[in-house]
Amino acid sequence: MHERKIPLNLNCGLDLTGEVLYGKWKIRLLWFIHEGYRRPSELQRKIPNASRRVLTAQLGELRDHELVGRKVHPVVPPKTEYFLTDLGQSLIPVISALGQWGDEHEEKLRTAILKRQNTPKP
Amino acid sequence: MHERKIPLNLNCGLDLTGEVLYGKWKIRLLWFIHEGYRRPSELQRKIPNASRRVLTAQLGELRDHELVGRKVHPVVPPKTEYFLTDLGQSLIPVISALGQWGDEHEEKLRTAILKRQNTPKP
DNA sequence: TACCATAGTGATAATTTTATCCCTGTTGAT
DNA sequence: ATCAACAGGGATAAAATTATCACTATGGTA
Repeated sequence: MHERKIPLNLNCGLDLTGEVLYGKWKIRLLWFIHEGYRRPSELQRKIPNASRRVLTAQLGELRDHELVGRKVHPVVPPKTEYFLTDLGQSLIPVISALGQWGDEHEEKLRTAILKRQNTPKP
Repeated sequence: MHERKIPLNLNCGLDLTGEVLYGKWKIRLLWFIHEGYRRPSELQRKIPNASRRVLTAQLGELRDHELVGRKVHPVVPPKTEYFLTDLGQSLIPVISALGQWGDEHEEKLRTAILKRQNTPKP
């Protein structure tokens, strides 16, 4: 994280939610943790397109924002487990609603997204 | 928009939702349009921290993704109005839930976000 | 007459985010 | 004896996003 030069916008609740969820993999991480994938290596396997480096970083932000907690087991080889805090748990129904909306409109959304992909600046 | 070099992840509904909402001002734009602020200049005044350039661009993406529509009135000076499509309208309850969650946990979230701000890498 | 509002876009710079690569240290399997 | 798996972090490169500035055109206002 560099020193931020552009201040955040934290005016309303929507801004706050946006801030803690803004990150390429964060919602997915929360969801998979909720589904029971707790160890970093498990999460990495669930999200193979993300580099391990970034997953660690985003888990760190989620932790700083108190949406997840971390338990380190002092064993060898290392074993770490992440879990949802109460705050994180309270977000699950909202994330579920996001996913449900996406599922309901999957075809239309996929079409629109891909059409835009193939038409950058004609 | 540059040519995208890293492919998008569009596996599940959550990914699709994430894709169309990912953008610094998009959720706010949808919400303000829903509240009745339809003209770009009105939206700009509601979101003064965003440059006009980016608002136009993100409105364009929302339009490509069929969440909003645009009506241009052929008058001088120009007059343009944006409105939610049925698809966009169907997203409002979900955005509302996001905002409500943020409102409910405002203090805790604000504290955590600001604490992290002031502790980049000690 | 000089200026502002209006909607939008091109070109380019700044900023932020993400990706890639390397390194730590120990255990068990090949 | 070599290597994979495990969790994490530093340093740096690449990519993507956002910001800044200039410009189009017309009519109303000070």
